[in-house]
Amino acid sequence: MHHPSEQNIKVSADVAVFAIKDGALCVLLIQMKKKPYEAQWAMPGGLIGDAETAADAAARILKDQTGLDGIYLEQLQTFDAPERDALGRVVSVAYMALLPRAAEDLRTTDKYADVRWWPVAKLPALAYDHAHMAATALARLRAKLGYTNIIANLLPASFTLGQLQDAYERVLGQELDKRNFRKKILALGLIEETGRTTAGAAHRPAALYRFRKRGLTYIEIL
Amino acid sequence: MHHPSEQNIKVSADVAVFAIKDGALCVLLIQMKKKPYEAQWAMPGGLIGDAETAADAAARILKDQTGLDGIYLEQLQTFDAPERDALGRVVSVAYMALLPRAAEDLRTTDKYADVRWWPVAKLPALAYDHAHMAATALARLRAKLGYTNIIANLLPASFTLGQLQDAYERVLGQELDKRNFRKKILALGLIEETGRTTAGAAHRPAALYRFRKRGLTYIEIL
DNA sequence: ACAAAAGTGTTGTTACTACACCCATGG
DNA sequence: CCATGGGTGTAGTAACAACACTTTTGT
Repeated sequence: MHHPSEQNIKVSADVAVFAIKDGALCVLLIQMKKKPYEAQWAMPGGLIGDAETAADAAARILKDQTGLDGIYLEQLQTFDAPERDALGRVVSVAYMALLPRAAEDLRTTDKYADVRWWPVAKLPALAYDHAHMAATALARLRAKLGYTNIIANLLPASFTLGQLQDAYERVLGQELDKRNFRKKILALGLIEETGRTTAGAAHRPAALYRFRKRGLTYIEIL
Repeated sequence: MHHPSEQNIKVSADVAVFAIKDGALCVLLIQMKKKPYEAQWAMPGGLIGDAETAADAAARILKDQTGLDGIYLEQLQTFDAPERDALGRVVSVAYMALLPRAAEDLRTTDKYADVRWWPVAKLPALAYDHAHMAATALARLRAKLGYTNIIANLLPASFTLGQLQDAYERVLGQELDKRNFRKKILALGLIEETGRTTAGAAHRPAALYRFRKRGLTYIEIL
């Protein structure tokens, strides 16, 4: 079936990067310089190399355009509306990336005007079909909280139950009952105590936990 | 980001078509003629046109290669391993299609040797990465049974509860308790009685039901 | 009469929700 | 001593799993 023929379509990868920053779930956006998208915000993205997987391209592009490296990536969906890019037909394989903390040491190249974290509740107008992409990514992330340990990728290696609950609440956008949350999350057996506790804060120290497996694990959660 | 550059990648659409036939969940495969995939089986697929969405391409290709028309399609995932096609770099946007009955009037073009339904439990060796695609499609279909009314697309407009249960069992590959199944499915409110019943079979007539909405509806099911 | 699928309830168990107070620490 | 987040149990309710017999039709 896939035989050579004339086809004039480019393939790109775009990445929706999420992290929790200042008590809000945020997405990382870059501000563009070139026409026709001058001054507009977009998710990091670019063309895939001929010998490179789309996931490798996403990681490379992310490194180039934002300085981020070695983070969790998963394929989201492919966006292929013929008019989605004003400069020509580009089919984009979208990825979702999760970061354990909102990095502050962002840097971009001089091809872009700025890089910044934006709370998902208050996104600016986005270039291309990136508003649609961001909405899809957020919906996927929320859904996956319900049946995987994906939230591990939004947390540091060890964390308190309070931080874990907070991460769930920030992503879901709703508050959870503390006692029920702890019962359920511990009953799942996805996390275990490290044996260590926090110290130095003006309140009772908290037990630190870690995920037994950090890789994506499918379980019935919330 | 998406600026012109030299990129030599083709974009195709491949379709995993499912139907229930002879009491088994089946996939539709075509047998290839040309090298290097001579005599191997594959899912229908082909290059996307420059001004066509991937979904439109999938529908067009399905019509051409199998004669099927007007069926349910949803995007599955994009497969992009650089070596997945021996003839060059092809990124494939995979779709899942569901058919209310296993059509018998299949026809293909003279570019292919044969078209046939294959039970998912006994697939032949597949060309490209289509074995991986088929497994992904099946996993997605099974998962979506659990939170959508997607099974409506595997059934005719009106059906008995027995047929509905049978469809679930064939897709999931496991038997369900009749009384619990009926209780649950009726409690969901996705289906309603048509008022008509079956007749002519050597057993008690069954009430016929229909889906209230045939479009994809998200609900907590099984 | 028999074969074949349709139809129908109850009980025990498990999971979920709602809800309020004391504890340990730093400042 | 006060502010802050950490930590804990129970009771009522709803959902789930297991399970067997009667009904209606065609042959």
